[in-house]
Amino acid sequence: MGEKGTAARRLDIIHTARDSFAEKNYHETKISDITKHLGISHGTFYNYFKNKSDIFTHIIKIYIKKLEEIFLKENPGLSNNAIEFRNQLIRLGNELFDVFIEDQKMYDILFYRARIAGLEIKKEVTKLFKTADLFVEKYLAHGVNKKFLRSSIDASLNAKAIRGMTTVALEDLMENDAPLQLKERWILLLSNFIIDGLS
Amino acid sequence: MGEKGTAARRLDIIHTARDSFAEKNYHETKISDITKHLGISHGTFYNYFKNKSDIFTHIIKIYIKKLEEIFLKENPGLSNNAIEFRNQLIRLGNELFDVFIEDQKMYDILFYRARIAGLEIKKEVTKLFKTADLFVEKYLAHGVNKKFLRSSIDASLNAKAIRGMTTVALEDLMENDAPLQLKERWILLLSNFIIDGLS
Amino acid sequence: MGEKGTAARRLDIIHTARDSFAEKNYHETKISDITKHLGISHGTFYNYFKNKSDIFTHIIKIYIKKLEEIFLKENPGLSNNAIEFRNQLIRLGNELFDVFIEDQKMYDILFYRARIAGLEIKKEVTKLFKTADLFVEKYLAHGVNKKFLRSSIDASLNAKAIRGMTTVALEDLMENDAPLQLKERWILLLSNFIIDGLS
Amino acid sequence: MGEKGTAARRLDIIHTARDSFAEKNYHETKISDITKHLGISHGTFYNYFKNKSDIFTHIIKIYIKKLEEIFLKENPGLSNNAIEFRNQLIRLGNELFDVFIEDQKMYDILFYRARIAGLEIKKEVTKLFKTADLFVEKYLAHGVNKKFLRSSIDASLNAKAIRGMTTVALEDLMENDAPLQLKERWILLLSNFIIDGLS
DNA sequence: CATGAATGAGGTTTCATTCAT
DNA sequence: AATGAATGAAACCTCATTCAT
Repeated sequence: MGEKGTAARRLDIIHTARDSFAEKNYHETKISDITKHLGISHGTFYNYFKNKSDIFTHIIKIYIKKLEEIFLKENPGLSNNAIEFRNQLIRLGNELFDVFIEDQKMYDILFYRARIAGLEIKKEVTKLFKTADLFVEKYLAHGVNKKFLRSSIDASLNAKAIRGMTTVALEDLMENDAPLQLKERWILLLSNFIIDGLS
Repeated sequence: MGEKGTAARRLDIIHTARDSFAEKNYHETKISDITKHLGISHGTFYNYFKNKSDIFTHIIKIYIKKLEEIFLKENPGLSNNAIEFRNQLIRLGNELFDVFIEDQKMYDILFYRARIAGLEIKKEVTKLFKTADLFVEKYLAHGVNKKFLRSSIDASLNAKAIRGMTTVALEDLMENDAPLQLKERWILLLSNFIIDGLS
Repeated sequence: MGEKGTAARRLDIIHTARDSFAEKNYHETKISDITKHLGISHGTFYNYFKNKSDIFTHIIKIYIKKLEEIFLKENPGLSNNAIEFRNQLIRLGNELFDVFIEDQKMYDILFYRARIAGLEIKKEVTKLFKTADLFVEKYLAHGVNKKFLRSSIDASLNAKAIRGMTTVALEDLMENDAPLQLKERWILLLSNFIIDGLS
Repeated sequence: MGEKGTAARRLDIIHTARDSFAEKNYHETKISDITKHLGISHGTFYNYFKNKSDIFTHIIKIYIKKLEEIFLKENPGLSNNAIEFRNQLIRLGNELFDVFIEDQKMYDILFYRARIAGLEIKKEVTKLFKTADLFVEKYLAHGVNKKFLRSSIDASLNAKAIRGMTTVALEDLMENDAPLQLKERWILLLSNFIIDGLS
């Protein structure tokens, strides 16, 4: 290569593609959009990725992994009372929202663009949401167990409802110029909603 | 035409297009998918719609209007206490969910396919969600006013949160084979969540 | 269509493609070679054939069928002595050679271009040659049976050898400007060779 | 280079290219097929050959030379009677078939792949066949001269016919797992066919 | 109104070849 | 000599749209 090294060029391509996919959608994103923006020939793109579908899949898989890592890191059985539970929710919310704030394109790609992809990637994204739902469900079950959540709650549906609120929160953060302050409000709201609504 | 009259044929085209858009996405839906399914020629399509974008926009606008009518019909200032409020929520939830259950394609088109469309249509859908948020916000403000909702709530964010839960509820209903029973569970959950969480 | 009718246009495309394939090979034949020659747009080509492979396969299948019909029409068990046998060989040779003389591109396509095609078509052509070998073998076996051919002959190899001579005969005819006279010489030679060599 | 010396590397490239051309055809053979198989870079290939066409031509010319040497080595005027003639045919057949059995790729490349090459190489291969025909013709003429072959034979066409049989024999040998035994049968058949058919 | 043949802009992808290191 | 990143010509193919009948 010379100037930049091939790993750096690969990253350049990924970032440019990510931006375009976030903004425009798979079909509207042309290979030439990416290469023109980087000032390289379209042939070069194909030295780094097999085809358009390849880079799209690649980007989405990175995002999926990022989120799954958050879920794996946390332990749903950690808190012993409502106060500890709330603290855990706050920590979790911060982690999750920070990932999206850090890479603002992630939301669009994961929530909109991915739904359109080929079956294989669509399934993986659907699986991600199911994983998230189950993850929340475990928290609720633990809270019921420890008696700081009502035993009568519909855990499965509530988990989904919480995912729905979180999704909208993310959407709201993404549209906002000062997401950090808004984040606090949302985390407060979500933890209140969950604890007051379900205890 | 002959047999059916041109209004009926226009409807045929709309319905076929709707089914295809719901299932496949704007770009994956070919004009020939529609015309082949109806047994008519390409050319005929263009006697009824200016182009592909035209019919897509048309379908989405129908849906937007349908939902806006629900919002307009209800009066946020009607209930005087928590019990009446809950009944109103239940009635509203039923109306909203029924529209989607009746036309199962509506969810996919409005929540996924529309997001991808050209800027103009994207804006209209975004506006629809803002309208929904405002609509909910009015309910909450009224509840605060009548003192059956806490005065400290963050009405704007809560409205969005409620929209998020509702979206997930719809998603869940659409995936389910017996949506009517599930609907009851969701309406119960949503009204509980709102009233317990916010009062 | 208008001027020519769609069947005629389809034929035009087939003939032009055939000429190009005969002269140039599958990969060297560009769709634009065909369409430019016909003065139509390349899009039009795709209204008549699915893709390049499609028309190539189509042409070869026509040829295969043509030859198989010749084999089916003749009855290897018809002749009772060497004279009748020779007459049958002459008739058969005439039929076969005439088909190739009539459509001079057939030889190149079947003997050279087809060998390069995808596996499926390659197999069909190989099968055609095996069919031809078996066909000749039956004639030889019948001759042995009727005792106007030696019983010691290696029927399987001889059948192939005869096919080899015939192939070269065709090659020779194709290169020649006055194939009809040359045809007589070849038929004489082949029938002599077979009867004198094997009786 | 180091280890092997550049002449050896050149040979490596030729052999790999030969294998690929035999199996796959000119256009299906990518430069990267060759270099990947050898574990060298693209660029290296171009240190040894001008371009893809160059190495293809080179390989075919080697083969052409090999065959022409066989023809030059033999003397058509050597045999004085049918028995000596037959022995000569047997010797010749063995030599020819052995060359092809030894390098099984030769048949495919010379009989199929070469026909597709650019005009120049096509002409050389055609010339080779003409040389072979002439070579056989001389044998036949000598046999007529010496009176152990009929004087009425059509020497030119018969030479071609013999080439046709030989080609099919080669094809048969190449497809067979035990070519050495099959070779005997073919040599027997060919010499019988020629001597019985033409004397 | 209906038809459907024709069009061609526009995109994706391949791969031989170059050249600076 | 060897490397391999970069190039870009060149091909394939799709499909919305037009328009003459």
